[in-house]
Amino acid sequence: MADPKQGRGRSTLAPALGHIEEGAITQAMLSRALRQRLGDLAREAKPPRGAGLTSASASSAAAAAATGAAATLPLFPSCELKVEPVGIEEVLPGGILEGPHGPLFIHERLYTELGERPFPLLSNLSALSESDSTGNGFGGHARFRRRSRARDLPEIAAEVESPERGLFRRYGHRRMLFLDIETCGLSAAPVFLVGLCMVGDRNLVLRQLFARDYSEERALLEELARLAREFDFLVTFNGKSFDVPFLRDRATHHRMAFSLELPHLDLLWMARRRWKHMLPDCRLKTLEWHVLRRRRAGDVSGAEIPGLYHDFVKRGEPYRLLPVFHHNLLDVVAMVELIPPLFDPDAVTY
DNA sequence: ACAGTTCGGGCCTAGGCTGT
DNA sequence: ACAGCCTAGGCCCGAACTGT
Repeated sequence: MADPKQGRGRSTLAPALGHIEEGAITQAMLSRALRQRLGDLAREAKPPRGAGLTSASASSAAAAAATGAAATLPLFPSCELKVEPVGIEEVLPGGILEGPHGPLFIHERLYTELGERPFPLLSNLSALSESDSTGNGFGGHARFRRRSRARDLPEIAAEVESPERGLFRRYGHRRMLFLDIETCGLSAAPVFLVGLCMVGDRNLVLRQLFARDYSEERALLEELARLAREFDFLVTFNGKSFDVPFLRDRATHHRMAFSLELPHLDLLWMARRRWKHMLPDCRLKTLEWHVLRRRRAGDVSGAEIPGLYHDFVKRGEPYRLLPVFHHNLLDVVAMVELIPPLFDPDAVTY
C-alpha cells in the first residue's frame, strides 16, 4: 500500500506497489534502449502474444510486440506513416504486477501530484467518522456546527443519522475504497481499467489497474477482489446499478469466485435526494460543475472510450489512451470531493 | 443501446378516533 | 356497539436516470 504521508512530487511507485514482486518492478524500469531491443526482437520473431517469454519479461517486450507490431497506417495515397509500437508503460509511470492469473499494469499517483491540496478535504472526511451529539457529520468544525436554538420538526428530522453517515461512523473514512471502472461497452463487454482511491492521513492514493489487452481482464479482476478485501466499504457513483453488477458479470464470464460484498455507498442516490430539484440532472459532470465548481477541459466522453481501447489493443499508440486514464482519475477524484458537500447541510450549488 | 436501482404515485388494509 | 371517516404504513409497478 502506498504511503500517503509522502510529500508532493516524491516518487510514489515503489512503496505504493509494495506487494508487487521486485522483478516485475525492475522490469517496468528497463532502459529505453533495452526495451527498444526487446521490441525489435519480438517483432522479428512475431510470436503469439507472450509466447516464449517469461512472464516478467513478457509484459514489456510483449507489450511492445503485442500493441501492434510496427503497424503501418495509410494516411495519404502516396504517404505511409510508420507507427513505432510502445507499451503503455512508455507513456505512464507504473509497474507490472505478476499475479497468479497473469500480468497487469498498475499506475499510481498521489492526490497532491495532481496539483490538488489534500486539506481541508481530508479533515472534512475525517470529521465524518467522528462522533458528535447532533448527528451532524461535521461536529468538530465550526463551519458545519449547528447553531444552538429552537428548531422545527423538519430540521430535527434532517439531523437523524442517515445510513450513509452510519458507514463513516462505523468504519471510519480510512476504511473506504472509491471505485470507478471503464469498460468496452454498457453490457457484456470487458472491463479494462479500474480506478481506485484510498484515503490516507495526509494524502489520497489514486491507483489504476489496467488490462493491456482483453486477456488481462481476469488478472485485473483478481487484483481488484484482493484489494477490496482490505477495505470495509465501497464508494461509487451509480455503482449499485453499473460498476458492481458489471464486475460480477465479468467474473462469471471468467468463472471466477468474485465477491464485492462490501457495504456500498452509492453517491448517485445521495446526490439525487439532495440536489435533484436544484440541478438539471445529477450526472457526475454536472455535480462537478455545480457543486465542486470545476469544469473538465478536454475530457473524453464515455461513449468514445470503448473505441479508444479497441484501437489501443489493435494498434498500440498508448498515448491515445491517456485521456481515458485522465477521465477515470477525474471521476474518482470527483467522488471523493463530493463527500463533504453531500453531508454538509449548508453546502451550496451554483 | 442496456440494465439495475431508486423514487414516487396509486391502491389497499388496519387501526384509531369520533359521532350517533 | 356500530358506522363512517381519516391517517399511516406496506406493497406493487412504472418511470426516470446513470454508467461505458
